[in-house]
Amino acid sequence: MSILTRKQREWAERTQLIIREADRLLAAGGYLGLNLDELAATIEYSKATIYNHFKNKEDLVLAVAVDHFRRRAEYFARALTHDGPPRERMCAIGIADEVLAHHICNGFEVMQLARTKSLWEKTAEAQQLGWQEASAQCMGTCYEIMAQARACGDLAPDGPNDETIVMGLISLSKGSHLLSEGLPLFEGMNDVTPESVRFRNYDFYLDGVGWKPLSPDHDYDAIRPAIRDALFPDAEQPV
Amino acid sequence: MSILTRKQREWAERTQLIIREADRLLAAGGYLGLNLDELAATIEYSKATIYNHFKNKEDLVLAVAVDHFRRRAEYFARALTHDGPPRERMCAIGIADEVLAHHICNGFEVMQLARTKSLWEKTAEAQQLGWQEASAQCMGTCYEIMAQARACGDLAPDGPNDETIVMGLISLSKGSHLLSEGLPLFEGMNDVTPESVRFRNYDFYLDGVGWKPLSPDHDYDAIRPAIRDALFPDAEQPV
DNA sequence: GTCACAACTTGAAAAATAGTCAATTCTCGT
DNA sequence: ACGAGAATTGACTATTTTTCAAGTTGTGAC
Repeated sequence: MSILTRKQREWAERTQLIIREADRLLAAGGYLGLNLDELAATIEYSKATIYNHFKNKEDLVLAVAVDHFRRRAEYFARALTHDGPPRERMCAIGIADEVLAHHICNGFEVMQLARTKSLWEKTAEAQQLGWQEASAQCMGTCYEIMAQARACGDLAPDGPNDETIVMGLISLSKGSHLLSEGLPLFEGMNDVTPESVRFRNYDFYLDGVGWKPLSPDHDYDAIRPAIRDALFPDAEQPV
Repeated sequence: MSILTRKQREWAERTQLIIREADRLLAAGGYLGLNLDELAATIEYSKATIYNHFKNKEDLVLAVAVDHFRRRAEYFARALTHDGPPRERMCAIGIADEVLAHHICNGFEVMQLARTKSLWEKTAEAQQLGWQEASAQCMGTCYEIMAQARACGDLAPDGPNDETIVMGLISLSKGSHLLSEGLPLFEGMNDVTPESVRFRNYDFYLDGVGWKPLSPDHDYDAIRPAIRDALFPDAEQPV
């Protein structure tokens, strides 16, 4: 017998069931499209049961976001296993990010929604801690890669500090994903995908930061497919 | 007598009144905090009157966002008047962005909300066109500056294309503003403001893109306050 | 001045959806 | 098989968005 009783396991499974279905509804119609009556109907439990698992609608949405975030932390951790110069590992983080975006339709929208003050305030503390933890884990992975880069001299010690670089990379990712998740922005960009633009922009940014090897000296575009196949062979298709 | 009749003017003024108050409520409590009963009470008109001006709640929110966006276009246009190398003008765009962010509390959150598919779908077409127009105007300003940079050789013709750079800059702005508008991310960053990190990151990115003069050769940090005072003397304090 | 007409405003009620709770059903140790 | 306690839910309330028909106001023709 496992540590958890059967009942506890069933409870946890149902929590996951609710989150999974809520995720689907959120992806389809955003916050406004998540209707608890509808959700209750699809999971074949009563609405009141949902309220046993979650404090309120906002709490449920945060739970969905935390679920995404945990998967993100897991994917980021895989990036650490890539062998090569640290900047390639940071590059792998970008790939993890991309794979997740394909996985989870409108995932960034949900993540953004979750960080909204008006939503956050209404959620349960346990949920908030889950978020903080996943967040710390993701950032920790990035910090570790940067520490390695500093150690081997690829990143100058007197250059920009770690916080600045993390903020820059998160901003680039978050901003551009939100841009391309919403209504299409650039109608005319048929030859390039949002993904390729994102990758190029990470390269420019890290070149600007002075993280060696610089992209003119190292063909990151050629390396990326290999990293993707090696670290994320289970990458699912977009929903 | 002007082109508009008195009634038309009154109507337009009230539209503005509604938008202004809705903006205040949105800034305070996000989408969830915008209550139409409350809004009707504060503007001292009935709720049904609001529905004469706007198709529905989503339409009103988009109107608020369009209002922000128009102001943004106006501020961006001012950046064009700055004299100096084109990159300084692009730098001025960043300052415009920053001034707006201080102006309008949670403005980026509202802008992001407006680009959400589930919201967009419910809005009136006229509103959508207003958004497109303001968007095109902002982007147009950026493209113009880049054209100037190409013309004088500060930006290599064989380098990254304009769309990539615009997307990079928008992402950096949007991503980092959303990051700092929500709950605080970096507790420990007492010595640096989100604003200074943003500026530094724009500099890194544009250095990476190879837009001359590069930041090590040109003290953009020293120039910024002067640009701000010259172009945005009316900059209001944060709400 | 007044009448007809159109445009505007609104109170009140419908519709939609979040949230609650007492009654019922289920589980499990004895 | 029984009863205590936990889990579940149907049916309810509360809140907020949305509609609509009746009433009001302003306008221009005569």
